[in-house]
Amino acid sequence: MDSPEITRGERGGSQTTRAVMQLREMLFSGEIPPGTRLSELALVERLGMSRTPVRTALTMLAEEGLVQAIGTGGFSARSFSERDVNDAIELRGTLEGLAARFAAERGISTIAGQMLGDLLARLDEVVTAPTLDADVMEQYIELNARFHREIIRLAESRVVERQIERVMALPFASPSAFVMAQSRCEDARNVLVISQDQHRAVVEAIIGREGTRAEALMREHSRVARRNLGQAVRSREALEQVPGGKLIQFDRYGEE
Amino acid sequence: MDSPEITRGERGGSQTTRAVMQLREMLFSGEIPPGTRLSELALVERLGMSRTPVRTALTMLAEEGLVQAIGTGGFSARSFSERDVNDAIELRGTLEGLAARFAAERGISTIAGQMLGDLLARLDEVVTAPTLDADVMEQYIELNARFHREIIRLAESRVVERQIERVMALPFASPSAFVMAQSRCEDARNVLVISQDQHRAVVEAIIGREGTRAEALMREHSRVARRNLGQAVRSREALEQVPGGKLIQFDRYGEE
DNA sequence: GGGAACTTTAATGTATACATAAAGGAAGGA
DNA sequence: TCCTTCCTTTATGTATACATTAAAGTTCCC
Repeated sequence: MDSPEITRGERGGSQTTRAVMQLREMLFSGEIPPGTRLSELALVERLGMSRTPVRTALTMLAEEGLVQAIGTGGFSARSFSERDVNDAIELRGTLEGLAARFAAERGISTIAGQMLGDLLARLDEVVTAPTLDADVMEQYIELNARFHREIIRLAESRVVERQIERVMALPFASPSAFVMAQSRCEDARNVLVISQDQHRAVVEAIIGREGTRAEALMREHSRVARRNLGQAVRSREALEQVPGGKLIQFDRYGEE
Repeated sequence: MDSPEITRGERGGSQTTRAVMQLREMLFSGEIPPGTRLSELALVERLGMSRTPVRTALTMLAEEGLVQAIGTGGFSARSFSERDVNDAIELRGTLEGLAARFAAERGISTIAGQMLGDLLARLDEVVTAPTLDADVMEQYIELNARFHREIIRLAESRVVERQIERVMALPFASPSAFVMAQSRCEDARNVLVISQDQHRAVVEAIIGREGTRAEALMREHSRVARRNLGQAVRSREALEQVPGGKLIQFDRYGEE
């Protein structure tokens, strides 16, 4: 139990790995539209491999929630409603909030505190950049993702970590999923400033061992991701900027 | 998206279904001890089927978190520490808390409220039974599980529902996992009384649309499951009463 | 004696063939 | 014309064979 969590699909350059990655990409890009049935034989042709790794990949993607097993056999590509997106983000925030509370309750080392401080400083540089061009936003996304990963790691809970990974298999649930879409809004800078303030406050709460505060802040932080979500989901142009945007069918709002 | 979630292993009487169920049982019973490597060929002999469904089953059980893929190939049976158990229960409480909040915020129908009321009445009967014998406890477990399922359903969130299912794939994380073990403690009746009081309060909060209250209560409710967890985990006799008890290695406490 | 390199064996990944089940179409009857 | 039943086709589940890789064992050199 000492090596990082490894999934089957992550081992080397195997056919199964290829299948998982390519199918993911096809789902995310809309090449496989939400709701469509996935025919093994068609995928075999498309991916240029035998049925076995394709089947394994489909089984794994089903567990990721990107495809769904059909009762009579086979799989179909899942679609997600605006509510699903909202709930997934709320769910991630809830789990990351739990992680932040654990980190605060369990305490972190001085070194970890310094590492977080460094991260915050780098995020500060990005957030205060003169213009928020694509390069700056990419840097923000990278650092933001790293910040989130570190918080989760500092919770020192395999169970929680694993659970968060599962939520994040849905790309629109990731911490930076809407950053690019938001960067087009006129309050883009404000959103980054607020987010960064929350980052800073979370770290302060963790170091200060204020579990409840850390959790509440981390949860609220995930909600920043949802600013302008409504208009982002309904704008085709903005939706192009959202990872996994093609999985979302906004006319399925509220439908269960 | 109108049928209940179906996993590959749940389709009919297939070999894969058999393999998943039998492997689960072997893991839960300790027939496959935690940490041991799972050899495909040995399992093929043991389960009396070809490698294909065995491999599929292992892939699925890996996603359930019961087995772990090894980087160089194959799988091993996972072991869980006392911290894992604690964290899994806390995690379930957190997610059920979120579900309860959703239910409260989104509102439930009059019929659903009555259904919950009926459930509470039946739970009352069980909790006030003259003696807490095995039959009574089984009834409690059944009704308790049903109560939890209904709360989750009333959240009307596929994403959250799915996530909770994933947590509950670890049997010791289920709402009634420690009920039988607790029934041997001298405060068994008190635990049931407190739990039922919380059930009632959660329903009240949901109907009253008090999201924060519902969430907090539901989270605290999961903690009742942890009463006497320490001694339950360390007592071999009590651990026999815990679903998935064999997965737990209490001498791995805190080890990451 | 210990470590490195090589060889052999065993296990896992993949491809393919066979078996089974589901879906679709056609024909017949009401 | 519509519904039911039957047959055919197609897709998926499973078994088996082949290919590749990892692990174990042996030999040689320092």
